[in-house]
Formats: sequence, structure tokens, C-alpha cells
Amino acid sequence: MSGAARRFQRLHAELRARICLLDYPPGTLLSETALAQEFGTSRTPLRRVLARLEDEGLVESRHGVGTLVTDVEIGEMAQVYALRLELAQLAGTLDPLPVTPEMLDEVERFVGRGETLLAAPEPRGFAQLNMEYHSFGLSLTGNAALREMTERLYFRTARIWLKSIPHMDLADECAIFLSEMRETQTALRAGDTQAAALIRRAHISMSVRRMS
Amino acid sequence: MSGAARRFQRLHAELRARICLLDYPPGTLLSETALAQEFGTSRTPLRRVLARLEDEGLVESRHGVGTLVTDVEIGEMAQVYALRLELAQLAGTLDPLPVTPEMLDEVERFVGRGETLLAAPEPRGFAQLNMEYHSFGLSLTGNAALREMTERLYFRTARIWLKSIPHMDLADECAIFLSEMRETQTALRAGDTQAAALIRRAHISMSVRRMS
DNA sequence: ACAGCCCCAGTTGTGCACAAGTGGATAGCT
DNA sequence: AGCTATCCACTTGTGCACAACTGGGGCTGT
Repeated sequence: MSGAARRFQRLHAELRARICLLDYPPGTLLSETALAQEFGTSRTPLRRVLARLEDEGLVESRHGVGTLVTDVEIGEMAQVYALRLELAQLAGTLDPLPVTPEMLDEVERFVGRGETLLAAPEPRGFAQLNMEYHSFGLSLTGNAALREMTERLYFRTARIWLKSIPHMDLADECAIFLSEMRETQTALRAGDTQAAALIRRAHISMSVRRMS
Repeated sequence: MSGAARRFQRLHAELRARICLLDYPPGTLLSETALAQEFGTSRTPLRRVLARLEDEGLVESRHGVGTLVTDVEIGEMAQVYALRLELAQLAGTLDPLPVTPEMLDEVERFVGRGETLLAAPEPRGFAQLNMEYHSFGLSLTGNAALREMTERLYFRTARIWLKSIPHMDLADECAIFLSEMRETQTALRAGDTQAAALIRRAHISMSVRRMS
């Protein structure tokens, strides 16, 4: 990958994370000039990043106005969640990968971080851990297209949990998340990728119900 | 939608069609300058279109070389097809839409065009009709996310049939396609969207087997 | 004759200046 | 005072010039 493409990936991931962690809450007006300055480039490469974020539905550029961070409503996202459920399950049946020792190590570390989080619950840390855990979950299937679609849809809905947390019990959420990771650990230790996928589906589904 | 956005959509659809109909066969070197001239703009807006086509996997830009139309192998696309099968079926269960008289009219017209095609089989006309029929198929589900993912994956694999046709029987393919549309017509007349989705899945699956 | 080097035409990537457009502040009229 | 029209600071969109880079053709030295 060339230097330009790497920079693109870096800026894209960084801005996407800022949006999904609500560093840029919905409605925020992003300035191309300011962002370009911050990242040490001109507007041109940065505009390409913003164009992709717009494709992904995270921002919306309006001529003469600015680039706004889009808002997300759980209601509008019902269809996206319905599809995410199915894709999560498909990860267990479409090109499932054998469980490796490295994967078990990784999930072990996630459980450890989940325990740390449960000891000192905090929304942003939860969201960050959830994002990384999602990324790990992609490694369970060898189907690249499925990974790509799953990721696209994840980031489109990722902000909803953080927006909903004021109406929910943070400690409960952390405990449930830790529980999901432990169940997944058990499934993976048994080498049952499909079970891990079903656990994921179940927890996404329950998460939606709690947020609604 | 603003004028700039409409132009973007127009150029994007046009170039995507040219690539998928093999007007630009895999390996073709596209010139930003030449395309910009043809469409009466500067390179800047056109580059945005090419960037999106690159995201979608249809072209690949190399610094100092040019923008190449990507190649597609049925083998590499096995995973994409596997996912397309599942998504096709989901169109019948995720937010299926009630069948309207307009939809029946439309499928009737498709059957008519299929009969015309069968009378004078021709690869490009087949591919064109298939593309429009796919677009019609999207209207069976109300799930926008599913439509988006289905479309993305369709265009990623659309060229494979045209590439494979020299090794296949064109008349057979036209007959099978017409048969699919007639079966779908029957299902829709019965108001059974789910059956239509299963028919679609079955025909994608069989099409893959014939091409392999 | 051949190997190695360099140069150059041509391409995409970047930066900048300006065009197009928006929305609020402000001045002016009733 | 209130309403309206205009202006203006600021944004994104576009066009252009140049930088960065590639691959091949040709030249040169041996």
C-alpha cells in the first residue's frame, strides 16, 4: 500500500472513531480547513476522506454550509439492526475459520479488559472496547465480503449505544458485555465458531431491546 | 439533491455500467483527463467518482501508472456469491414489501423483454436486462440497508457472467433467465414475496454452478 | 553486441485560488 | 419597534498548475 493510501486509511479510521465515540456529536460542523491543518495536509486529500464518510452515512456535506455529523435514531436504524443480526449469524456458517491459540489469547485479553471496565464503568471506555471487540469478531469468518458489510453496518449504528447510555444502567451494560465475552470465550475454547456467532447475534438483539 | 450530487450519481452509474458491460474490459487503462473532457468537467469531480468506484472494487488507481479496471475471477468471488445467496433470501424475510399492481406491470414488461431477447440472443443485451432486473428486485424489500449491500455485491460480480458466456450456451442462458422472470411473475401474482426471493436465490446459485 | 543508465512522456496525487452557495448580522425603511 | 432587503463572513465545489511517481525507449560506455 502506498503512502497516500495509508494516510487515507489512518485519517478515515481516526475521524470515524471520533464520530462514533461522540467526540464529534451529531450535528457537529466539521471544518475541512481545520481538519486539514490538524493532520498536516491540504483540503484535497482530506475531502476524499470526508467523501467516504459521507458514503458510509456518518457525515453529510452541504454546499455553502459545512460538513455535518449525521444524527442517528434507533427507530431509523431498526432495519440496519435487523440486517446486522442476520450477518452476525452468517459469520458462523459462511467460511467460518478454525479457532487458533492466538484467537484464544486475544479473547482472554478482552475478558481481562472487560473485568477492568466493570470495576470502573465508564461510557467512552466501554464504547472503545466494544469497537475493538467488534473488530476481533470479524476475524471469526474468512468471508471478506461478509466482514466488509458487517463492518459498514456496525459503524453506522455504533453511536446509538453511547447516545442511549444516559437512559440505561452503565454498570449493567458493562456486566452484560463482560458476560458476552466470557460466553464467547467458552464457545471458542470448544472450537465452536458457529456458537460464538449465535452468541453475538443474541447479544446484539438484546442490546437493541434494552436501548429501545 | 443538489446539482453536484446528481452529476456524481450520473457519472458513477454510467462508468459502473461501462465497466460491468465490459465496454471497459478488465485491465483497461482509464484516463482521468479523457473522461473529464468527455463529461465536460474537470478532473476534480471525476476523481471523486473514480474514488468511489475504487471503494467498490471496480477500478484501482496507481500513482504514476493510471486507473485500471480490476479483473474478476469466479474463484475469488466464491465468497461474494455465498453472501449474495443469503442476502437474496433475506429480501423475502426482512421487511418484505406487499406486491403492488405497478410491480406486476413491471415484471410483465421484463418478461416481454426476456421473450424479445430469447428470440435474438445477444450477450450485451442480456447483461443490460439482467442489470435492470436486479434493480427491480431491490424493490421487493423495504430494508434500505439490505438493498444497499445487495447492490454493492451485485455490481462486484456482475461482469463474471459476461466473461463466462463464451464458454456457455447463450440461448440456454436466455431461456433460463426468462424462466426465472416467469417464475417470479407467478410468485408475485400470488403475493408471495418470500417465494420470489427464494427463486432469486436458487437462480443465482445455479448460475454460479453453470459458470464454474 | 549488449548491459546498464538515464531521460522523458504520461499518469495520479496535492495544494492553492477562485466560483458557487448559505445563513445570520446589520443597516435602513416604514 | 418591527420588518425587509442587503451585505458579508464563511463554507463546500471546481479548475488548474505543479509535485510525485512509473515504465519504457533510447543512448552511452564497454
